[in-house]
Parts: sequence; C-alpha cells; structure tokens
Amino acid sequence: MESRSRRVGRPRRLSREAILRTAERILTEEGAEHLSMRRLAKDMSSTPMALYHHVRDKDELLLLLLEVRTARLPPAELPHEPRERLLAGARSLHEMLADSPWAMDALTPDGRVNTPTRRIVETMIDAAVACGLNHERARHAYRVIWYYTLGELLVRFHRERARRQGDSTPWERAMHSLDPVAFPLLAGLGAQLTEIAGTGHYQRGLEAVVDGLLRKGVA
Amino acid sequence: MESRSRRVGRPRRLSREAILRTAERILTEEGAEHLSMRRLAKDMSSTPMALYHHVRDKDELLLLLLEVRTARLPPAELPHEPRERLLAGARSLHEMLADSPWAMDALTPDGRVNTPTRRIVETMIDAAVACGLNHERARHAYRVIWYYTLGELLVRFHRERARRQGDSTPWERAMHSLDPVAFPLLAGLGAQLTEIAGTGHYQRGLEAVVDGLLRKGVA
DNA sequence: ACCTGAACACCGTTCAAGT
DNA sequence: ACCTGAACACCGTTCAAGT
Repeated sequence: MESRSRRVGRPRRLSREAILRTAERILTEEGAEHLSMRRLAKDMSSTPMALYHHVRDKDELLLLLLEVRTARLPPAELPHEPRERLLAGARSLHEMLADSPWAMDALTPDGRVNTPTRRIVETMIDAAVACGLNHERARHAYRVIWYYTLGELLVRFHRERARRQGDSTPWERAMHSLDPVAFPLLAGLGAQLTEIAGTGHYQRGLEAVVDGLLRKGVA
Repeated sequence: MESRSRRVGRPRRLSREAILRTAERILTEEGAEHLSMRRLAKDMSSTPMALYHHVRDKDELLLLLLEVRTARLPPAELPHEPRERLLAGARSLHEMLADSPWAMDALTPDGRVNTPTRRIVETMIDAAVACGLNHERARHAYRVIWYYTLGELLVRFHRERARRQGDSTPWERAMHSLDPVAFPLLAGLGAQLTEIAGTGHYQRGLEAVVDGLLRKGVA
C-alpha cells in the first residue's frame, strides 16, 4: 500500500459532514424555505452541482438531516404502565418533529421513517396491545394518534411561519378583501387560539384521543 | 347614459370566471402541482401578467377556487343528537377538503376559513357544548378533531400523490439506499396501510376521538 | 474523483410600454 | 382598462468539460 495515498492531490473542499452542517445552520437560523441547493452551495463558496457529488438529490439531503437530528435525541424512557407508554411514544414523535418542521414532507407518506422513528411506532403498537386491543385495533389506534399529532404539528408550523412573516402575507390580504365583516371575528378567534396553543395542549388532547381509543366495549 | 357603453372596444378576453374555470380544470385533471400562473396563462392563450388584472396573486386565486367548490357543496343535514351533530360536522370538513387538497396550505393557519367552513366550525362547537362541555373544553374538542382530520387528509394526499408518480420518487430511492434491510418491513407495512385506508376508517377513528373528548369526569 | 459553467425547464411577480 | 414583453430573482437538475 502506498503510505502517501492520503493527503495527495487537491484537498476535498466539500464533504457530507460539511454539507449537513451548513444545511443545519440555514435550517435553524432561517427556516426550511431558505434551504435550496443553490443557496447551500453559495454559503459553502461552491457550485450547486458540487453538492450532487455528495448527495443524490435534495430529498436525500433532507433525509440525512433528519437522521442527524434523531440521532441526537436522548433515548426515550419507557414507562411500565402501557397507557403511559403509549402517551410517551406519541410525545416522542411530537417532540422529534417539532424540532424539524422541514421533515414533515418526507414523513407524511406512511411507514417511511428512519429506524429510531420506527422503533417508537413499534413501541406504541405494542403498548396498545398491552392495553387490551387486538393487533388490528392497536394499529388503528396508532394511526389515529399519528393523525392527531401530524395535524397539531402542521397547524403549529403554519402559525409560527405566519408570525415570522408578520400579518401581511398575501393570504391575510386576500382574507381582508374577501370578507371584511368576518375579520374581527377571526381576529378574536386568533387570540383565543394563541392562548390555547401553549405547551400542554397537545398533551391534553392526546389523552382524550388515547382514552377514546382504549375505551371498552367497542368492536 | 350611453346605450352603447356595452360591447364597445376590444372584448375582454379574460374574466375571473374564465380564469377560475380553467384553473379548476387543471386542478382536477392534473393536480395542484401543475397549476401555475404561467401555465394557466398559456392554457388561456394569454400571458401571466394578464391574470394579475383579475386576481391579486396566486393565493387569492386558490382562495377563490375554494369558495367555488364549497359553494357547490350540498347543505349538510344537521342531526338532532349533539354527538351525531359533532360527527357530521367533522365529516363535512373532511369531505370538503378531500376534494380540494390544494386548499390545505391556505387552511392550516387556524381560523382562516371562508364563511361556509366557519359555519361548520360553529356548529361543531355548539354541538360539543350541547354534549355537556363548557366553552373552553368545547373549543378544545373542536381543535383536537380538526387536528385528527387534518392529519388524516395529509397522509391521504401524500399516499395518492405517491401512487400517481409510481414507486420511484426520489424519496423512495433514498429509502432504498439508506436502509435496504428496512425496506421489506416497510413494504409490508405499506400493504397493511393501504388496506386500512379504505372508506370508513376516518369515521371509525373519529368516533374514538369524539368519545374520548366527551368522556365524563375530566377537568 | 471532484468540481465548474452553461444550459434546460421551470417558478411568482414587477415594471414600462402599448392599444 | 386591459394586455404584452422583457426583466428580476429565484428553483432542481442535467450535461459536457476541466483538473
């Protein structure tokens, strides 16, 4: 073997790690809407096409970013009581994605999740079985919980984005022009909703959903 | 008044109605991802900027399209039993949006809905009160139901899009390259999920959610 | 192997000019 | 008032060429 096989030639300017680091920075500092291949390349003083030598396409990039984040998560504690285990699993999913809004697009087609996520899903289905549901009902229960979680996250992200951009989005303007009478009503609703949106409200709804799913005497 | 004030000058080639008709056609025939201002203009043998004379921007266009569709909906029947009324309201929202996936983006910021939709929301909150919840819990119940509905719709749309595009989306390829071991498992899951996704599964989960929200003895 | 530059096929929107 | 054409500031991705 040639001992000088390393460090010969031009040093690599790009690497997966460096790309992921820069992408992470853009994501956290400016949000997913600012992460583009062109922008990423510019921030690394490179060209868009150089990136394609390290990732297959933008989807793979986003997927890798999700892997990086989930790997950083502390391992979830698993309560003994099965109902608590179900709740804990849902909270884990919720937390994981609350930090990575941009990953929603990749995750919404079902079953397409990375290994840590899949483990949470399996834990939840097992917990539902331990609560007395048969396998079919347990899978169904998981899905209902997932839909609730997904919907909550979606609304959460949209609200945050709206706040970041101020109140003068094109939609906001359209709202005004379409139904001026409705606006005070909606503004009132908005205030209520912000109040409601605090921490703990996901948890509260989750318990209702879980209890509804675990209730006895339903086929 | 001048009786020849109509039909003088060049006839208007574009109109809101014609624009909405063409946009509707593109939406139903090819999906929201093919609806762009440029494409719309081309289909009408016009230029992108001509459209901006009739709608403020693309958001307003989408909003108008949603108005058109909701106006076409048959008026929902309102059952007497409050729990049934709550379920019927949720089903109406679900149906309405199941026909208009492209409207999801506009709807997810809360409270930002057109008049027919707002009426459904009010009906649901009233029904929850009639079920014995106070106003705060009734609003909360509505939101939990909405999150569940939204999540279900989101997964539904993504699945449909994936089916339309075949199995070789960039994501699918990324999945293979990342974890080949995982794939058979996920493929199995996918089959189960498709089976589960049939009609009636939204309804079944909805009842569990509603019963969980209406259960007695919870603060 | 790694990177560049030009190009392809798109976006939504603005601006100045035409009739 | 209604419409056009050119332009601005973007996208993701491909292709052919450079070192």
